[in-house]
Amino acid sequence: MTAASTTTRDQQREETRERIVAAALEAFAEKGFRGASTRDIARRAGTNQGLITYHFRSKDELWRAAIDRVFATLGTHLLDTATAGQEDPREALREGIRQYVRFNAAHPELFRLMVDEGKSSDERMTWLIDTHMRPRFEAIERRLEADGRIDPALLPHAFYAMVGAGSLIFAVAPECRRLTGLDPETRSAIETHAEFVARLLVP
Amino acid sequence: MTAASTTTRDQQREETRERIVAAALEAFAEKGFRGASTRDIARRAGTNQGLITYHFRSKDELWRAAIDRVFATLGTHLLDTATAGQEDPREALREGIRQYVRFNAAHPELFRLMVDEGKSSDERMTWLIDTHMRPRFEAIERRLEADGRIDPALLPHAFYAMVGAGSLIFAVAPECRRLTGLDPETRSAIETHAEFVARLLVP
DNA sequence: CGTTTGGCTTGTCATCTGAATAAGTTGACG
DNA sequence: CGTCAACTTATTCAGATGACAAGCCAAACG
Repeated sequence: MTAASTTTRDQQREETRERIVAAALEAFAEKGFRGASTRDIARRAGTNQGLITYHFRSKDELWRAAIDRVFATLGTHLLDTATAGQEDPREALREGIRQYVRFNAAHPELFRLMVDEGKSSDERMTWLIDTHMRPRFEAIERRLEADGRIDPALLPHAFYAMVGAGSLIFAVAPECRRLTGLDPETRSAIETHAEFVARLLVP
Repeated sequence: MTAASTTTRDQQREETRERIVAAALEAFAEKGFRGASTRDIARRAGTNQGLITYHFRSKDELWRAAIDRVFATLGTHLLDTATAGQEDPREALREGIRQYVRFNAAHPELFRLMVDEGKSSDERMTWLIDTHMRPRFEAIERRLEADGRIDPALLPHAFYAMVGAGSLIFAVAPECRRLTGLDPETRSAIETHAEFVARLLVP
């Protein structure tokens, strides 16, 4: 069952944890925190439920690890592409939005988790905001205020408009397919949507 | 426990059903279909769980009744205000969007249910689309195609952008409050958001 | 005015579910 | 080669779940 003999213990450990976290992210996004069970997560990860409590003490801790992971992915995704030194600040802004949209196409989990947690203000929600969202939101705030291109009072509206417009179609992809006939997971659909939202917010 | 003596049986029956459906809508939006329990719904409605199986045969049927209700509300809400004969077609479109945003502020449940169901393509999802969403989507389609103001290929993108941009902030109101300090349930915030989204989509 | 009817309540089932432990197994590492 | 960490299997125990059955009580009706 274990990997090849060339695998060290530490490698194996990290590999397994990673596999579990990935499965957890999937399950949490699909069924919400309460709806997802550690048994199901273990099944998806190809192991057993006992191993989860071994690596992560509790379901809560596993959840936090999953969130950490998706935000780390978001961070690297945006960083990898933000360095394209664009002279036109508006076009740079657009490209940032396009990248954000592309990320949502590849990882619709983030949006689902946000909606799932955002409606009730329990401990998980406050942790999620204080740890991951506020830093990100304030970075956007600073960037836009420096340009002086937007009324600060409108910022929350712009932020949630962007997130909603840029994510929903991928989060409800099965619905979109059945309703409109368009498969939003297609490369061309992703690009069209990215361009659409970018032009919407930065005309 | 029962109402005043002036209440007829039929009145009482409808009143109770209505109360249960309202509670169900709330619970389903908050916890999703699986996460919401008929017991919890009964508690919210101020009755007992047995009554739910009496009025509605099953949890599924109750869910359908709840969806019917929220779409009926949406219908009357949009109808009540659509009759304002606007000469400028662009402004008429904007006003329609504003009304849609206002509806979402008053009834964030619709969006939450959509996200909850849209991610998995089970029987409930197909029913929801075929019964309620497609007619609405096609109505928008016809209206916009008549104007010739949008590339039909962009319609799905515009639709999901509008729904996402116009609903998310209200669906995750607690999160928005904590993250940005703005309470999206304020009358002024609702109006600001409505205007913002309307201008976004119809510049 | 009494009987019936139907909305409503209470109580119980049978099942399933969950997270968490505890005791065993295996293989890497010193 | 033995020890210890990674992993598995088995079990516990609490709580919730949807559905149902039997009975209650007031409105409806002749």
